[in-house]
Amino acid sequence: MNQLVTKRPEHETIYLRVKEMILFGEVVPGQPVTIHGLADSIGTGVTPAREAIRRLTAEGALVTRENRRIEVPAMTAHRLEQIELVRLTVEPALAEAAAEHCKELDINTLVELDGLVDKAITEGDVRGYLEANYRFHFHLYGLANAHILRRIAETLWLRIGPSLRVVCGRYGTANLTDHHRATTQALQNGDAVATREAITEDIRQGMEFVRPTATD
Amino acid sequence: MNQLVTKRPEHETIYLRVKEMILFGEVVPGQPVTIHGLADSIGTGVTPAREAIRRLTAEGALVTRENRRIEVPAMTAHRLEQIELVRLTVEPALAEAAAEHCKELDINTLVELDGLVDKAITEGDVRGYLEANYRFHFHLYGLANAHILRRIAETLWLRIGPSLRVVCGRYGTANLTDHHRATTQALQNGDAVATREAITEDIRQGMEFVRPTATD
DNA sequence: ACGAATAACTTTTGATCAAATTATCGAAAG
DNA sequence: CTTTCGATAATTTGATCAAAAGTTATTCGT
Repeated sequence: MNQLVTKRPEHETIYLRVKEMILFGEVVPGQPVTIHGLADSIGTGVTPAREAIRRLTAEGALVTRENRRIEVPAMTAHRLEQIELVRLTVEPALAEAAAEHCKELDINTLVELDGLVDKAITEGDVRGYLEANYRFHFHLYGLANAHILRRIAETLWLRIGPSLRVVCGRYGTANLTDHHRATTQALQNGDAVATREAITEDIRQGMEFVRPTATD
Repeated sequence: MNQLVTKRPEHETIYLRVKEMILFGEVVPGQPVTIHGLADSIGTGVTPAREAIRRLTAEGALVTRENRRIEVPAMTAHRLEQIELVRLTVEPALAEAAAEHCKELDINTLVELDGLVDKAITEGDVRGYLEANYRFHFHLYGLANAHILRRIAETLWLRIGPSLRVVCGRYGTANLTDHHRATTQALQNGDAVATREAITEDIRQGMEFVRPTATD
């Protein structure tokens, strides 16, 4: 009767929900995450909540302290440096591969998503900005048909999500800029190398933006 | 009474055990992994087994098919290409950073581990080779003090572990070569760049060795 | 007032069970 | 001989509970 309601298992639903919370700024670095708290807030048992948490810790989105307590990790300059190194390898490669398979329809979608990004920026809508920005990048990366690289990129985004939230809250969305226009323009021209370079610059700028939140 | 036996939770023990099985060639690509089978073979309940499996799937060491069945993923040329790209970014960086912090004692340990590698090769001991080779690399990487890069490198090794086993079984250990001597030599000289290059060549050669197992 | 010891509370952990989902096997029909 | 259908078996999934581990508050003696 209710096939429409739950097609995926509960632990996957919880995983996706927490992933959104982390990516879109609903959690803050250092925030504790309890198994019961999660289960209660979603209204489910603790078993699927535990599975979701294990997945997220394996991805580096959460960390377990030596007390077995789980929390959202804080950002440090050292961690940021490592993340930037891998992002600058993985995401430009994804962008370049995406350009090879990019269809007219995809470009339209990306332009539309970029519009949502700009709209959120002018409206000062932090959550809207984070979500639209994520969707822009990962719609592009999805075109690359490179599952492993995409997965790695996602774990890196999960690591910087909470910090992005902090910096947006601190300085607002007004100072946010990106290279999305250059990206879609390059795609339109069928220029894979230019696409790669636009994304490279976008990452550089984004990481620079996050840097002030790094402690240490 | 038995505080010495179990200091870590059961699900972590299972995770480490399966990780070893994957890294050291006790499983084969395409092999199914059941929750009950794991729990029974370790002699524990299914709950911690599930948590361990979720962690490993999150790391890409296992995959869940659409049937919810879990298995060891097979290697393809396309996957190998992605893995090589990231390995060539992450592991040389780890090696270079490691060289900066490397002490005399560490070099001795690495030379010793390299001896185990050579011994396993001459004896045709596949399992011994895989373990010693892993320990050589990750003792080096551990010196880098770059937790995120190390974690990423581990997930990549988990992805190629089963294929390495296949290729070793197919061609034996006789054709195995490495650049460990060049690595320890560079460390002895305090030459970080040479260390990076030695590891880079080691990775290149290793990936070339695995290539024949890729399907597609 | 201060610090250690105890108690009360919270959280994690692992086992177990019932329900749901999926695979497997054999028989019957074409 | 192949396909389809149905029953049986195997597996995953989610809830629940008791025990272990950890945290916080309180008591007690000095």
